[in-house]
Amino acid sequence: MHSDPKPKILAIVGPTASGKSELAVALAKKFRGEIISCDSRQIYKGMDLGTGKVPGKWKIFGIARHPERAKRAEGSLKKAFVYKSVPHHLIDFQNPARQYSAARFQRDAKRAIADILKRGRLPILCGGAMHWIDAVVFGQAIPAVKPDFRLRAKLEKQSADTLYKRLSKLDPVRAANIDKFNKRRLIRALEIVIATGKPVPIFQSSNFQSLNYKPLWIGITRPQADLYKKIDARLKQRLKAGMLKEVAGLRKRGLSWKRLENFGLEYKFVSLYLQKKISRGEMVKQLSYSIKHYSKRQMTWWKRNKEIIWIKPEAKKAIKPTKQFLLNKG
RNA sequence: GCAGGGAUGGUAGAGCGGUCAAUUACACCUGACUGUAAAUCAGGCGCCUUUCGGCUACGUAGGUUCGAAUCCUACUCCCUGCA
Repeated sequence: MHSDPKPKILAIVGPTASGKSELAVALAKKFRGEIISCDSRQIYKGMDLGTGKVPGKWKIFGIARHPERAKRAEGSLKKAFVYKSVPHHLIDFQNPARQYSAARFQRDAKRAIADILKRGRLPILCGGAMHWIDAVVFGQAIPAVKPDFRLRAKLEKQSADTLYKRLSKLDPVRAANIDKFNKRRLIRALEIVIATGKPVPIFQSSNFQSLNYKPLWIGITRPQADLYKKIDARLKQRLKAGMLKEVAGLRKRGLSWKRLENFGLEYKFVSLYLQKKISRGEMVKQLSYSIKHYSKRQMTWWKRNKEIIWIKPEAKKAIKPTKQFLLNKG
């Protein structure tokens, strides 16, 4: 049977502070698109400054402006986070106290894409969460085993070596490929094996083929020295804009220091400072380092993806390839 | 000026006669990534060499010793106490 051509989507990637959000908005306006934020921290309500969240507002938009029809229109969003009159999905919707995951994002994003397509608009994925974007675009199956926090706590107490030996016995195939020093991975692998009684399912190693979509990958590059300068400037500006207050506020609303520290970057080091575990100078220094490290990890990840068209930050550089991509039959 | 203490690789900081090209941390470089992903984790990191190995190094200059980052002398600079 002949299947419909895969729907086209845009995926905009690039290291932190490279200017993804602005590019996405520009392209959305030009090509009637809607943005799906792929950012593992911008999903949370109340985490704004530290995540560089666009200053949007929740609004009724599109078809939903007519409440009667909106109710009837199956699957259509009633409202979205709107910035510069472009709807942004999967942003600012989750309680930061609650656990979210790549798997949930994969589901939510697929739904959002379907919804956008239904309205005849172009889905534009945009964000820095490498693993999350890939999970959506490539559609690889994430083993459907929910986290078992009690088991994890128990395994956490064991050494990586012990965990690795156990995994080798239960699932030699997975053990052969896993990073044997990485407890987090070892624990998850064991979690899957213990829950299902079967080895961790193998997926075909990343061949960068999308299962469900036809993506155009656009990556933003800029010289590392420029990027680093921008990172430091942005950090300074965030601190000035009230970063400490934001974190203190989250703490006051009941988030544990541990949770905050686990968010990383701004949330981690500001938390350490607020607890007086490090000095202010130390905080700024550590932050500068770790944001840069993060940007490098992102680049390492995307280097593997040869589909990405790398462009300079100016939006107009992205217009031509996008136009071509959309015109192409296929 | 006198009395002490110190000078080690990009930085902090161990080592105090051989097993030291030098513990460790940070920075830096490269990489991994199967429901925590801004998380988690690995390798490299004086110079030359694919390996074996060689060369130059622990403030400077000498010395002691089979052998010195480690001991001695002088010098230079730095810190502390007394003046």
